[in-house]
Amino acid sequence: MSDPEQRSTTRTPRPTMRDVAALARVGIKTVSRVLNNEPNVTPETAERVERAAAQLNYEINSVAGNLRRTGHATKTVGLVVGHVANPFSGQIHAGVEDVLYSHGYSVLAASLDDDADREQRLVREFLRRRVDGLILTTISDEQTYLLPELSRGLPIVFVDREPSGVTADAVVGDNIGGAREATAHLIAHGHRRIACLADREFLSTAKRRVEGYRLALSEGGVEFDPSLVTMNLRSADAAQAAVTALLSGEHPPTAIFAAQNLITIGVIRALRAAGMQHAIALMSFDDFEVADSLDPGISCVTQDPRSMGSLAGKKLLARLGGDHTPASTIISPTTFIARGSGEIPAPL
Amino acid sequence: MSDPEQRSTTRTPRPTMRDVAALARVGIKTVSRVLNNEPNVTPETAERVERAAAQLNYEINSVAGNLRRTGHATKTVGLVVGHVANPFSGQIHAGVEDVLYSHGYSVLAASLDDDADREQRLVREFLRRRVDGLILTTISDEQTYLLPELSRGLPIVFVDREPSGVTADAVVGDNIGGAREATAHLIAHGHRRIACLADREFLSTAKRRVEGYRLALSEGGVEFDPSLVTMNLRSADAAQAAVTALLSGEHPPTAIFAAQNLITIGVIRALRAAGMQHAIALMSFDDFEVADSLDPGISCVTQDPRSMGSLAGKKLLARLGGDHTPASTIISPTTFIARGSGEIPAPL
DNA sequence: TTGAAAGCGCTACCAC
DNA sequence: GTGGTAGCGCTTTCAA
Repeated sequence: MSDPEQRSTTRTPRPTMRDVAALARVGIKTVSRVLNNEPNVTPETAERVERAAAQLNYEINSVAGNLRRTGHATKTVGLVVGHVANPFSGQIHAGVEDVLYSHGYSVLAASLDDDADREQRLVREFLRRRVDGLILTTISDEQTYLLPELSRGLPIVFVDREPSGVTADAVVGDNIGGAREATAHLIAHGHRRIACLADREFLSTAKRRVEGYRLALSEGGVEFDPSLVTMNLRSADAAQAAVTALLSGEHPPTAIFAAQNLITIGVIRALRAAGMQHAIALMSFDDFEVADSLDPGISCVTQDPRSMGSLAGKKLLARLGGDHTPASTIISPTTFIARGSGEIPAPL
Repeated sequence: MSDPEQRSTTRTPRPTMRDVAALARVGIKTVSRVLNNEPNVTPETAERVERAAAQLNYEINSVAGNLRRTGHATKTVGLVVGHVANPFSGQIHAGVEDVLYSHGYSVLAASLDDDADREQRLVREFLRRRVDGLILTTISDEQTYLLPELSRGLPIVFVDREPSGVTADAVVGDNIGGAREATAHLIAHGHRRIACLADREFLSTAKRRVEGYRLALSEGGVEFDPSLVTMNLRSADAAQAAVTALLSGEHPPTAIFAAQNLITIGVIRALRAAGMQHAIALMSFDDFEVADSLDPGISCVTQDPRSMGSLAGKKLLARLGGDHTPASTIISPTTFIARGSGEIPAPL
């Protein structure tokens, strides 16, 4: 028994305010006052209470406290992101945390994991835990199931993907503008056969990016060829296979617009496998680590997911603080970065 | 007012079991039974209750329920990771979620954000919320502040970095073994001047990796040269600067062991800037997306952070389930991957 | 300045 | 099968 203090295997009940009050020989309410920094306690009494609390290793129980506290606030926010393992989601999470943490909120985080049912299950679980607000990335095709909550006044901010069927605050990237800029850049380098690879078509982001792609085509006087658009790519592997197929087709594209970060990774692998990475131009929607160290460097339009997260967090804080202005959608701008892959000219 | 149902700006109080009971004209206890799927309710009564609950959009309040429920469990686990924006942390989070979610636990997630004070603040906040257990990545130099919790029987599992000053469960990568294997690989390719770049020296991971590096050197009959070891690199930028300095020194290394993923990224940038990426060998501790698409591909020993997260989650579940076996440290193995950068031979 | 009592929304227990 | 009552740990209210 080298470390007897720690050797306890059975669960010992945690001390309560009553225990602290008994030890300090004061009323429970006085303990509450001291530990919550409320006024009207003599320094001597406060001192006694502090000492008793320290001796018992007492930590206030905010769960019990919030039950009675005005408005029943739990100071907890529920966050649903695409997948915590995806750096894009991680950045959103980081942005949300940056803002909420300093205001005393904790965040319950969970992933959709590409599962539409899970979206509702997670929201439901959050509601049962009585979160004060929600920040949601969605995957189901409509969110009318949230109407009762919205009408009850629960603050909900959507992030990355706009909600469908409900009116609520949202923070999204400039999907149309970014895709348009990326595609126009390829057209400016002489390309006419530009493939567009995108995620599942029911995602508002994927839809908008294809929209931006088509907009740039028509503005650039390039005829739209549906055979160059592949949607519903859910992974890097799927994108890789799609590109490999395109390259072996009759009229392969001279440029590729990859409308999402995982898709870009699949495209890069396919191009390298075919030895075409210097022959076919590539623009990516979204950036990733070491995109600048590849050969060629990957040109992209990039969103700022961390900023999107903190904007969503700020909006939620405002709602929590009583902001009753109409719901709004904040469009977070994209940034254009040229690194080589997007500047490969079309063959003559 | 196109959508009057949703137009409410003032917060409406949520219905309680009492409301449901009144509407269904049953006792509150019966509502509890139905909503918790307890036996001894006639189908007709259950039906009435279900209907009333649906009509009021009632969701059970698990916060209030857990307060009275046996053991006061909150079915919540606190998770602290290095930084949610780091893919490595994201994978740990994903692994933890995989395991706990299916067992009815929600996870409160937060980042250390490279701030030692924050570690304790986060833990404290979690304790106030009465989490049932903790999964922690630490950054402070010792965790004795957790002794009272440990002795009280609160399950705590450390992940990625071993705790200091306390005995508790941990899941860590094979830092010594991986570093040793990476370094030995470089030695096998003829290298004698191998630089070692590592994170802050008070981190157990960084310490162990340098230990593995030195072990491989002595096993390979290579003399240790302290001038080749740079520690306390906190970012890709710092690593990049360190490599640039090494390269312009009198006796530049012929190979580099980068002991962490962000460091590897800095090394890659420095080598490319100097045009030396095909001249100097590089082994990375930890892998990253597109490491295979770089030129040369980046050889590495890689941990499996997602598996580490789920192992930690499983251990915690076991403890929560009453497992009272002595604390243990699980060492998650590393995998060696050759892609080119580690196979560059030493110059003659 | 202090504390006793009521009650937050629910579950445990026990009576009917 | 059903429901009243006590009480989880705290905050609110109000009296002392």
